[in-house]
Amino acid sequence: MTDKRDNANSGTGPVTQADVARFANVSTATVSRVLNGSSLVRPKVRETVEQAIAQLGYVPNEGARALARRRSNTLGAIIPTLNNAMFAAGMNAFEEEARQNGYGLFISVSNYDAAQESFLIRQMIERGVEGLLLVGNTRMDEARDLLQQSAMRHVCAWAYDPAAGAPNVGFDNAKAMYDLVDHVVDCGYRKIAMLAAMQAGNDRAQQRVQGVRARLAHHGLKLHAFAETRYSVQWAKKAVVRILSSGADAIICGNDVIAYGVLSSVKAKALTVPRDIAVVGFDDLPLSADLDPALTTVRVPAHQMGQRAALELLNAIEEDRDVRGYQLETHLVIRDSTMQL
Amino acid sequence: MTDKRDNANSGTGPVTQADVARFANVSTATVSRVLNGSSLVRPKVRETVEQAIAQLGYVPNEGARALARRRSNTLGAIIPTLNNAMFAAGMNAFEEEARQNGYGLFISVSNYDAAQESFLIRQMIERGVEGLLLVGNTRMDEARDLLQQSAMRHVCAWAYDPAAGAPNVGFDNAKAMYDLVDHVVDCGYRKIAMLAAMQAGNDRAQQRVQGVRARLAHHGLKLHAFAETRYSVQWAKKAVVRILSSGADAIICGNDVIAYGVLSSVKAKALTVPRDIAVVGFDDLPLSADLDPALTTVRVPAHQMGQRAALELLNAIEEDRDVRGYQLETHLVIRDSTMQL
DNA sequence: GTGAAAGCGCTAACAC
DNA sequence: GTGTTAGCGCTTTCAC
Repeated sequence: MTDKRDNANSGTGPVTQADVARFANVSTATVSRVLNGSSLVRPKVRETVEQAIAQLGYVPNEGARALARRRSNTLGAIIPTLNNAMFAAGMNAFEEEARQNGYGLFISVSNYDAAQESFLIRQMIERGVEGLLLVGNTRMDEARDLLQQSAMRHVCAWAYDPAAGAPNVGFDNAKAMYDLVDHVVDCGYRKIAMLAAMQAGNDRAQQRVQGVRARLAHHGLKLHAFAETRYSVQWAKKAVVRILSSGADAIICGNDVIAYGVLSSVKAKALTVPRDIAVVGFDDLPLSADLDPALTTVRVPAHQMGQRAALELLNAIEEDRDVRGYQLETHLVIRDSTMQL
Repeated sequence: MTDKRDNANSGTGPVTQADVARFANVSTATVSRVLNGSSLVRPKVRETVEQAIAQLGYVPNEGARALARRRSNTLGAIIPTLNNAMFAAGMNAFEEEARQNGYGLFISVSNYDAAQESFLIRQMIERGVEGLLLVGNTRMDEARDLLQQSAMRHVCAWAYDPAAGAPNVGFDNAKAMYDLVDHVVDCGYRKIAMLAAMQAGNDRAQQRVQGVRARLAHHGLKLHAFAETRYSVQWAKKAVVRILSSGADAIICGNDVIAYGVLSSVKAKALTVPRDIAVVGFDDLPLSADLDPALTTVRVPAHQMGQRAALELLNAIEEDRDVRGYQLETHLVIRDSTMQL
């Protein structure tokens, strides 16, 4: 590396475009042009400027650029938490897709708190993000107003509800459960219970419960037992106790993590899965295939969802139009925690 | 909600401070003052302005504010991936701490690619983040130069090496392994092997290997077998085969996910843990306590690390000084995958 | 207390 | 092709 803080810019603070212009003996407009790859710059001049930039170690100020262009080249994302492999995986893909298209990512977690989400939406607007990823379709009116008044382009991921009125990029949580219920019923289980994730303010959890109930009804059945639990193996272990004593012969879990807890409790009770009781999850975390027994579950395309969400946002921005939704498919993965009775 | 797009701001684009000023019949300076809670504004005037703001549905432009104040109120983070529960948990805590202090978070993933990390560091500087979280101490000279020339405040998390020359917020990966090795040796295992995470460009993985080797030497032992594997249960299952056929009686894994794969392969070989062979992990993922057998591992304070990293950055910014490091402690968690022989 | 004016670092017309 | 001139929307002296 060469030494920084050469001549020019004798003052304090970072090197600016003006410093470069002075040093290269051109106008700031020209510097700006080479920076933005304008073709109307003589090669000779371009080179001079580039040298000046290297010499001075100039780093453009993207904030100022954003202000002048009125484009931030930034996407935002507000998710409930990063402590959930599905959201984390989705965000990883979202960020990669955004970056590959020259966009940065501003991220916030709402802790499943609608008021907090509204607050964060406002901040995202203040920060000038050009597109926003939100999770689910349940939110405060205030949030909707904010989104609408600012004409903020956004996608609501992890759900797909044509009636939602917001562009969804995700899958139909209720419908995904149909496949699972059909499978369990086909296997011959009849005393089917469910241990769901907390439904309050979480439309994905609600939809899954509703999907199970609806499909069960379609088969002329109803939930043998029902309970909710927080998102953790430990909580699930406790929460399933009551269901177990109800004599259920199958337990549909709101997600894989809950299923892990259920599996653990079931084993502790000396019941064998899937002979005595079936256990199914939702998400298909990487680990689920390696459990003993391997978990029958629903594969959720988290990576694809994050990527798609970014793409929909980016295309809408690019083409200066409204965001379109995109429906993703889930896929039933039959493994060893269910069996043909 | 009241109707937006009232009178004033007849033009296009969002409502600006100037619109509010015009509407409230004051200067933009005054609007700015009420926005920033300046005490030198008459209550009466303040109220008028606040009403105008509400009326017009004005949302401040944080970008412009940042330009004028030369403070972005934004922190940045560049991590290898979000597809790792430890990083995700750390980022969750980092974001929360940042937000609680009025800072937003700009995030990027480098995919364990040093060149990519350098590129991203540059972007973070361009975006004007006031502090940056990086992972580990291994990076390109180019990255160091960038950091130094821009005088970017930063912390290198997930490691603690007093000799690193960069402010670390984390723990000593090598030393953490000492405890684990001591425990395994104390138990009576002697043919100790290691299945590490990929070391290339990953100083945390390297340190763990080195820690194991050093402590083994201290006990007059050496690695019975050694292999590396990618971060996934599946890869670990395959990678451990060779180690298993070496006749090792204990396997130290680079992290918990690897241990999961090892546990799975060991069982498939009809060996019983911990009687025939011990298996230990590193991280203490939430699931590790619920495995069968429950995994002996090292608890890594990911949440605390993220929070601390944010705090150190924030304090340094606040007090306008260099970032200080902070050493966190790991904790050996003895469970059922090791036993006194 | 409040307003006028001068920027923050950049881009985008518009001249030349 | 290149320079000049206005801003982008905000904060911040500095007068009054």
